Amino acid sequence: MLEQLTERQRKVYLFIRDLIHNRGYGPTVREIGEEFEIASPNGVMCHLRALERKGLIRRSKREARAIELLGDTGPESLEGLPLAGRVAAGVMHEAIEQDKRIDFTSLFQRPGCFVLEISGDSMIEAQIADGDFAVVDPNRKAVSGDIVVAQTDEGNATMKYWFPEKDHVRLQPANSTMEPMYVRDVQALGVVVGVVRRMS
Amino acid sequence: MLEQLTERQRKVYLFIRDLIHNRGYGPTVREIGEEFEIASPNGVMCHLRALERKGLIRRSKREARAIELLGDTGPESLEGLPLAGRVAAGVMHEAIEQDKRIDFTSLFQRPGCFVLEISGDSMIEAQIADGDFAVVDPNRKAVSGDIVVAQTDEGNATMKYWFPEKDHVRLQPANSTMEPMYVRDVQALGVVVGVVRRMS
DNA sequence: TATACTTAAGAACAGATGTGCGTCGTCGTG
DNA sequence: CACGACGACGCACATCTGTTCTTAAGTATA
Repeated sequence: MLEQLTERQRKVYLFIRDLIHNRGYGPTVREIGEEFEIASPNGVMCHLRALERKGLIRRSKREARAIELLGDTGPESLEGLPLAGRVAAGVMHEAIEQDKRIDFTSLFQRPGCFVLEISGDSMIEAQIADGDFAVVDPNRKAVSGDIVVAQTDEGNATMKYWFPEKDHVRLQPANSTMEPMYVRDVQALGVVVGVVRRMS
Repeated sequence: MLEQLTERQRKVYLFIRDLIHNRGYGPTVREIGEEFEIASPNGVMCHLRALERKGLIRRSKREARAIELLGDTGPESLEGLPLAGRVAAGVMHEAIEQDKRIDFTSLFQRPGCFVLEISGDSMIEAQIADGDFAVVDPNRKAVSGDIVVAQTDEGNATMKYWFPEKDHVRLQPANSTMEPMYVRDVQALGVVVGVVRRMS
């Protein structure tokens, strides 16, 4: 991504990036000029425009230090947990391979996602138990068979299987002792994309 | 560290923190005022002074958005997903409270922990399904009833309930169609402390 | 009850800041 | 040579922004 930049633009970008990471907030136009001995603010503007045009940064108009880094996953750190392998079928690896890692947070970190704590056993047969945390993606259209968080017009929210039928929606619990709900005015607040359980 | 803050100060701090981490740059004094409906910039200054005095932030004088977060170990600590509330029992909160967050990675980040991918349905009645990820803590002594990853002397690893009995251990699957194993030479590689499932 | 702290309004000001206009020089390309 | 890019200067302007001062209500503390 940085290849299409000129050398000067690259250095400016790296300067901004380092400042944001190390100092916590970005530079002003004139601060950049000071660093690179560019006397005119407009000289810097030229670079910022180029960086924005090439998709490396985003800026808010007329706002101080409002430089947002795009496509920047932050300082590389070994986050997550080591992924050891598969169990119950094969042989354990003697040593845990440290190079394969899994980061649960980034696994679910999509814009808008949020977490709900599950209450009750209505989804028990879908392996979602009381006390589990469900990751919900509100930016996703529910399709038939999805597990969704649905909200009826009374304001009650509930987690069920989502089955649109004719002029209503069947909200089916994953619990054979419970009956499905048939509702007309209902919306899916989001689709359940993950489940996290903490034991101990 | 946040205990010595008033409720108002805490919320202001969290607002700043979230903005820096999600948007990439911090707010101006008046932006904070807008968020909390504080009409006067000085009302906000008051909070910023308090936060600086209590050591949560550092500011550069007379510089826009020059708020530096202190005692913040970087993006990893502020990652996580907003925790919205409980579902299936009550009413959804209209707005998701941004200040309550849950970070799955740090939730399980204990020294030595590792992750295994589950294969098979032997623990299905414990709501652990094929393809799930199990977080295993090897530094924890298994007690009767724990779900453990057990390794027999042949080198096979398997996930089962752990029931020590007399001169052997009963390894009980959570699947009524399967039979328990009775083994003598077995050790628990670790106790399952978490389960993570990714759907979609 | 008196004191201190927190929270906030309103007004005013100096300086910081982003932005636009015009101009200029250099370099590589056709 | 002309042309377009990149890089930069200088200037000017409108806001944005931090800051300070004064006042004041509410709350907790001693």
